Amino acid sequence: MSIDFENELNEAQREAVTTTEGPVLVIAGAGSGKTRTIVYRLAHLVQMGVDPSQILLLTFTRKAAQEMLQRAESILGRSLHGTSGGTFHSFAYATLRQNAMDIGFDNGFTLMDRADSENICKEVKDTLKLGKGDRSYPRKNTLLDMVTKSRNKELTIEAILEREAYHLSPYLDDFNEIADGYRQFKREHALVDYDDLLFLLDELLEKNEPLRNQLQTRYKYIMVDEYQDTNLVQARIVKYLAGTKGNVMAVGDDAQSIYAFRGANVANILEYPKIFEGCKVIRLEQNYRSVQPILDLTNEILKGATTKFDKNLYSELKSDRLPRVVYPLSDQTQARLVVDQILDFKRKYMLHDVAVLFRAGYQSFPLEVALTRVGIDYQKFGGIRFHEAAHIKDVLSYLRLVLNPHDLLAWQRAMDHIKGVGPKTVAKIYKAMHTDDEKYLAKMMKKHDPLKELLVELNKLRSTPARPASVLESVLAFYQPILIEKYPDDYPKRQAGLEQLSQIAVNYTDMELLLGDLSLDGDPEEEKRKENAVVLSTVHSAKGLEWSGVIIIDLVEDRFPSRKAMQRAEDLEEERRLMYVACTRAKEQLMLFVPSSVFNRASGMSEPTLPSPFIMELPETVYDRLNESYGGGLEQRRRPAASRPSPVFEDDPIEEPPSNPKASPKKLGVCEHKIYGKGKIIAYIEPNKYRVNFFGFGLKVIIGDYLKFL
DNA sequence: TGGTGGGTCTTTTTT
DNA sequence: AGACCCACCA
Repeated sequence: MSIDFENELNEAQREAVTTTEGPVLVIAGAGSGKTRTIVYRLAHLVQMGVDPSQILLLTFTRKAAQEMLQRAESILGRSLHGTSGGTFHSFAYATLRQNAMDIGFDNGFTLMDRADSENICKEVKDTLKLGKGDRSYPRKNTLLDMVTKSRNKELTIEAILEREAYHLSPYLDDFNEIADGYRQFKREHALVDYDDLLFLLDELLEKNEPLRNQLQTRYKYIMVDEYQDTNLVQARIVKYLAGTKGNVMAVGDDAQSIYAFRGANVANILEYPKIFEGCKVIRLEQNYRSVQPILDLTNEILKGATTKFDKNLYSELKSDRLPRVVYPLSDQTQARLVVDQILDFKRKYMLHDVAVLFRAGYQSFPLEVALTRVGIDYQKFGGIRFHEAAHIKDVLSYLRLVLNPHDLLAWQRAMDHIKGVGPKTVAKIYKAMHTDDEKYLAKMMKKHDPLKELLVELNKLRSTPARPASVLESVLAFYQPILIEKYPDDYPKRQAGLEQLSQIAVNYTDMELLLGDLSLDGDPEEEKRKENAVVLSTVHSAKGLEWSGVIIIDLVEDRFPSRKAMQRAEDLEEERRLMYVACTRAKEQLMLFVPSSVFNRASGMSEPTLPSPFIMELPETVYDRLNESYGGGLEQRRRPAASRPSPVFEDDPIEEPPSNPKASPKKLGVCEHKIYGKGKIIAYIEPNKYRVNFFGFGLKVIIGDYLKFL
């Protein structure tokens, strides 16, 4: 069968597909057929006679890789079995496992997940007796954040603190000590974290020339998707794999870079042509996804970016309908209105062709409750992952112990349910096991029956090697009473999760691989899109996907953009790109929800909000505005009336931020805000925010750009 | 000495 | 809802 490249691809796409020799960089705007291009290129290579096993496809999620391979298979009508595809991390994991000796892990290693890493940081902190009694001492989450940021950006912790967490600088010495202790702990326990996967592979490729040559020979054709979200070490890995003149194609969009927080470096994409000599650069600019009114809005979002992107997407898809901005009275009524909207979409689209997007995982909770109440099925991406659920981790800890009795973290988890045994006792038991202190162990087993049962069970499992699925079956039977005891309220739901785990395990013959895959890619079963279930997703997890109807919720200051991102201009820029990614997911209908108040857990009250700056700055011509009336319905906004319920609604879109953003920031005094009117500046907050006491509105923190200084 | 339970604060994004 | 601290109890 021959592929009709003439009709299936436009000229730029065709060029990207047929240029198979030498380095290629494809700059692909949102919805410009990037995936299509990769898929056809895969097919084209195989049709040319390339052996599928000579192709390496690196993507951002394993799901993306599988989808592309499947599509290429259906075009070709033959199997692409043997093609290597997946994330950098999973590729690294597989390669390292085959060469564990070379990187100093003679007995293999265990891959940790985020929670494991955080717990080690905390443990190290406690061992070093740091931060005792300091209530505002950085949380373990923050500790690990600094450690991995420093690694991913390849900067010292000092530089990280200086650049993006100035308020934490008093803890610099502590962070350095903790980072050292963390590294040591990992080495001593043969543990590897996500970052290590990349750095160890980098090291391996650098030092082991035969292996490097072997991989270069094997992977004749390399494709890397989402290149704007790679970091420095990933770029080095690509370079090692490709050699300087390899056939390597990178695809990306600088306007869609949303992983800088994780060390992603847009410079990678810009420098790419310099690193790979003779690189051909191809731009895909026509959008095939969205109707023009949606693109009019997304182009406006990019206009506000300080780093201008050379992008102005156009589409031939017409529509009379403008995107809509809806102002519900609260996040509670927002949930109700979104449900109504989903029901409306349902008359036109399949539910899996409709998505609700949000900035952070917790923001969908009220909506999940509302959907459950009316009986609409949903599938959620982002937020807590399958393997992070407490009951799954419990069960996995037993599996880990079968494999590796030195896994202290797993021991802590496995003994958690034993009453009367806490962290200290676990440490003692652990030590006793490793010094063969049988007497102490016997004593403890006598004292704590469940401990004895646990050790007996583990011994039994270790002495009879079996497939992962059958080991898991025994473990689940053992865990059953513990599950009910630990989670009396919702154990049936968790039970279902455990059964799902059994389903996954059936496909594995190697326990270590099962555990690694779970940490790296979550639940492979869950990655299939459920029929007729509306999709709820964080914007990050929505990357690369598209739906006919897209709803974005919680478009208010402190949520989208995130509160944490309001302090630094660069972070706010990334939020803007995130907003761009979110809106460009929509094919036909885009709805933006801006609740006037949201529930604040800290205060236990509903608090008024400010609309997201990304909404405020949109010209009124690109959207229709709807307000929720007190009766609960939606009404198209008329000219601003005198009897508006809340002044928050009175705004006209705020025009471009004043062109003098650098105006001496330290100045205090009186200022004016479009919505809140005049106020007194109480304090300046680095680098561009002010605490202002508004007459009649009280204290607010506002970005300098939205204030007029009087 | 170490475990447990209650009270209090704080939530980004992901491999 | 979770994480963390502190005070009380075995």
